[in-house]
Amino acid sequence: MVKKNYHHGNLKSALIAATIKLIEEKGPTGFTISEAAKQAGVSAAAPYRHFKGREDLIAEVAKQGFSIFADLMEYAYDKGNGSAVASLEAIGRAYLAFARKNPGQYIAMFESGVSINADPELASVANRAMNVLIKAADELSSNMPTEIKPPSTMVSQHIWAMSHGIVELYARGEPGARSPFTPEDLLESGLGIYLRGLGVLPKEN
Amino acid sequence: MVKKNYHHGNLKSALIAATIKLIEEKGPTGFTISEAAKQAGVSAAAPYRHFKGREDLIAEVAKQGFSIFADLMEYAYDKGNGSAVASLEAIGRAYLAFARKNPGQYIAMFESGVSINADPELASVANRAMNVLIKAADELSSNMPTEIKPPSTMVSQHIWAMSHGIVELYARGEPGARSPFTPEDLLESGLGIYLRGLGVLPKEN
DNA sequence: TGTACATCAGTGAACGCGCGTTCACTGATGTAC
DNA sequence: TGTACATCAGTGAACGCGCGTTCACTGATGTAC
Repeated sequence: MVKKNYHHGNLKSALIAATIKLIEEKGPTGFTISEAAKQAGVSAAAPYRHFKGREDLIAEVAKQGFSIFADLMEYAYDKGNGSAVASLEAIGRAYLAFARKNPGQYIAMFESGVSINADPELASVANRAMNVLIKAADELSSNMPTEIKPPSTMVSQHIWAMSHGIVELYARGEPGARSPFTPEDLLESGLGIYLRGLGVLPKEN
Repeated sequence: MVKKNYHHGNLKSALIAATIKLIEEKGPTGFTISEAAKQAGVSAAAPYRHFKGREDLIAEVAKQGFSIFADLMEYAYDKGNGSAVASLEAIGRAYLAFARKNPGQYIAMFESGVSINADPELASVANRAMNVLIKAADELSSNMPTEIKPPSTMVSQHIWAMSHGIVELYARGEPGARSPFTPEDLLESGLGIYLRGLGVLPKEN
């Protein structure tokens, strides 16, 4: 609220914060740059000092989101303490927690149609997150009976898909209206069944 | 292309078709009613004879989409010929095929933020689709060792989530850029592992 | 410490544009007799 | 079969509005000396 200054001071982050909020409310194509400027308490022309246009703004939100996200994934991975299964479960929880706490970033990252490979910096930070999951899936292989060992990229994509699907279908929209189970329950149980199918979890569990 | 008529004849369906196309291109919040009208070859005021506004248009697309979708699901279910596992696999394939062939409807149904429960007709047709999956999951239970039998709504949500996640993450965007596996492969393998985890599929398969 | 100046980060006015929505209207169609 | 009329489904002009984007500008800040 230091409004009186001619120089905003940190307009760039203020614009990003406004964009996150607007994406949550109106979707990645439903807001205007002018709106973001207004929310940051600045003239409509000001954003152009920092961003080329809306695409650019969204890409920045996604980049920042992926960076936080990758940190969380790595942190969760470490919580597994050498157990790949424990790591995966922690990663799953972290995934849901991130999506719940940062819907704006999540949308920018996964639902905005932003081209991740267009910006090398963005691609790199997105890969950092993905690689945590691949690493965990890789380690799973060592526990796994070889006759049914699928490629670890495939395993990581199965898990990612289920997590993402749960976020989209059951962690959004009218609260509670959609499912008798919490997203957390759904992911934990689904992941458990899947891991059992891989043969890395015993039957009774 | 019967443009010269003062009366369009089937403006409503022409507008729906235009909307589907526009949603594919610009997302559910990225197009305007005027654009849809223009594509249908009609003045900007004409759509108001048939729809209240954009929300209404999208809801209609979703409704139509769910109807086709539910038919496909039921048809796929029947292909299982009494085997729940076979039904589920056919349903999975049908799911991906629908999402691929009808991206506009799919987006309207699952990604537009349209409130499914607001319109009873829409809610009913959406439930029809959902129920096919629940029925199949239910039948799975009979094959299942009771000590690890999860509720069938939960099973159906796991499967739905994985399918939806695969569509969103791997069946869209830059073609082929994202995964070495086809969406179909991913879903088939993922579903297989999951069903093995449920104990309804033998280990070697 | 003071001053002159370059640079930075905003302003605000202007432009052309397309949108949403309303409204009186009108051309086409269907139907009662 | 013909005609009169009601209804339907579009038109096009109008409105106020907010957007994106450019531009010359200006106030604040940082720094060399």
